[in-house]
Amino acid sequence: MPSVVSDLTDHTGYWMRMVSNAVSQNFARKVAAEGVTVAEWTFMRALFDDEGMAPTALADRMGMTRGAISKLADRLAAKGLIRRDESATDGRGQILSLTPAGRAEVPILARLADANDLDYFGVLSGDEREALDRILKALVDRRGLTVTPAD
Amino acid sequence: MPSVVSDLTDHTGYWMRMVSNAVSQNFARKVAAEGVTVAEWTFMRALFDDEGMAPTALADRMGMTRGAISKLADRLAAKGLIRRDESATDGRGQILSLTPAGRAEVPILARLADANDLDYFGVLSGDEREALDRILKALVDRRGLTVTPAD
DNA sequence: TCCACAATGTTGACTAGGAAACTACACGCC
DNA sequence: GGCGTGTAGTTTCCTAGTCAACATTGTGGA
Repeated sequence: MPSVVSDLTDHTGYWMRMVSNAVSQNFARKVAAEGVTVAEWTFMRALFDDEGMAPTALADRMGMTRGAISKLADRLAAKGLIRRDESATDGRGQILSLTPAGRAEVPILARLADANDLDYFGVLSGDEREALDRILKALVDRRGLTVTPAD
Repeated sequence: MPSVVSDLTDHTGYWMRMVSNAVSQNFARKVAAEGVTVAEWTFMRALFDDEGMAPTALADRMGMTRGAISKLADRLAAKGLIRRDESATDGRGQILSLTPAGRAEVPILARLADANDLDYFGVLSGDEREALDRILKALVDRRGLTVTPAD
């Protein structure tokens, strides 16, 4: 009679988490050398494209609570990487934007992200890599995932 | 002139983290209904196969520090799910094992893990799923990854 | 034999994030 | 216009980790 408890390694999620954690930790180590966390990088990268974003919108995009974004913004502002301005149209709202220093940091971090991806997935053949991308995007699409991963 | 900053979505790691986080959060929600965290589940699952493991070995396998394992063991022992016995051969060492209650909980949680995997990856075709498994295992193999993901 | 060094598990200080209460402002509706 | 309800961001308390210092125990050479 077979065990009633399935083997962990039967699960796709097990292998995916193993790889994903390794990639993520590797990247965290790299950006830490620039004095930045992965969440901070994701925050800055979002502002790089969408200057003037509101904290709540960022919270939705990053899949974090508004409280977490509030504290993250504190840290980034303390480092001089972002600005928090009051909204001209809403007395409650804020306008988040990168400082020149913050904007200058983004390309540096982006290069680290490029290198990390190459580093990790470079052991795959072109075909394997294409198939992996295609399947992951299909999953995101079919499940309607939208949150930019921040860890 | 193109932007010097690559698009996040050019990275395989971006899509993988997005999917992996969604799977993991979904599972965390399910096991929370059983009053257990994912780290606790991973801990118990390891003991289910390797009764009598030492905390340091578990820390290595789960990719956590010994301090984290020490506290995790405190919580599991307080819930009556594991036992901590002194090693007979080493005055410093411990022998971790599941209590009957803990052992009984494992199959229940294993079924949740099965359901979660099916739930998430069920949107893929058989071919897609096979290809994904094959590529992830190739990555783990070629990169020599060994840590059982615990979050 | 004994002593320097390594390894075991624990602890305290710290960090990042979640949940929920809170303050301040906006807005629709009477 | 004023009030009830909703929304934006902040704050407090809590949880679960890391890191590094620590006490204790084991071990291999001189």
